Amino acid sequence: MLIRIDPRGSEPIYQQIVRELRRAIASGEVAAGERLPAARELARSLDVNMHTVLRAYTELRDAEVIDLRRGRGAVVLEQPTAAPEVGEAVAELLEVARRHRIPLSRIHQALDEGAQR
Amino acid sequence: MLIRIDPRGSEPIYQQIVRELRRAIASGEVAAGERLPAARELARSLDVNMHTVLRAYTELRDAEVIDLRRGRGAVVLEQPTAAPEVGEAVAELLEVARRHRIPLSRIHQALDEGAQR
DNA sequence: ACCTATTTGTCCGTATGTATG
DNA sequence: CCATACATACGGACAAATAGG
Repeated sequence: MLIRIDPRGSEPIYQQIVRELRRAIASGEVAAGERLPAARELARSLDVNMHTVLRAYTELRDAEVIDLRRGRGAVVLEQPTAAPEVGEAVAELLEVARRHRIPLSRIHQALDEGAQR
Repeated sequence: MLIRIDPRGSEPIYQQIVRELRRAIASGEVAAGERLPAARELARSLDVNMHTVLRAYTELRDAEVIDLRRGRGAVVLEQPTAAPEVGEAVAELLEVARRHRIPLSRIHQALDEGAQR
């Protein structure tokens, strides 16, 4: 698997790794069930520190993209395709906003603010 | 503000710090708007590394318990009281979107489409 | 049940960058 | 411009979970 980073870019290295791995997974370069390289190994091949890769891996675990465990490594999870949940959450938010008479523009704003954190 | 940790306990130090700070905030020892000690400072007083405290602070920020910014420090947030429903619906939608890895732009679009009906 | 290798988890220390006031 | 304080990255060390023999 090939991912590339730019150590001198303004984007933090660990975020670049997250982005690249997401891309590799989304594109099918790495299939569900496959294991990503060990953190130290990937770190060596990218010439960055182990902690930097581990931080990226931890983020991907939090986002439920990989299963990351001590002694086992990072295994790519099955990615859900259909998402009725999303439609439900949208409908719920719209309903709540309507009830409180909160303008849609304010909801968009709240989403962006929430997404930033 | 007084918090205590046990460096030899099985629970990771950074989690102990998170737990203790949550307790201190919940009990009112530290009020909303007040600033927590600087990471280095608290680290020194607990005799742990700065990173360990910073990791705890970062978790509290993710949990929206504090506002943590460089140059400013960690300020305890007002716990939302009014119309928590809206915030919850937003958080829920963001969570669902994150889980399904749907980009924020797509969520905005879905909101607009849903609002039209 | 035991031992060993692998791999992440946590913590320490240090250095440099960057936003805030 | 300057001091403060978090943000990122590096390197090293040891602990703990996992898997396999």
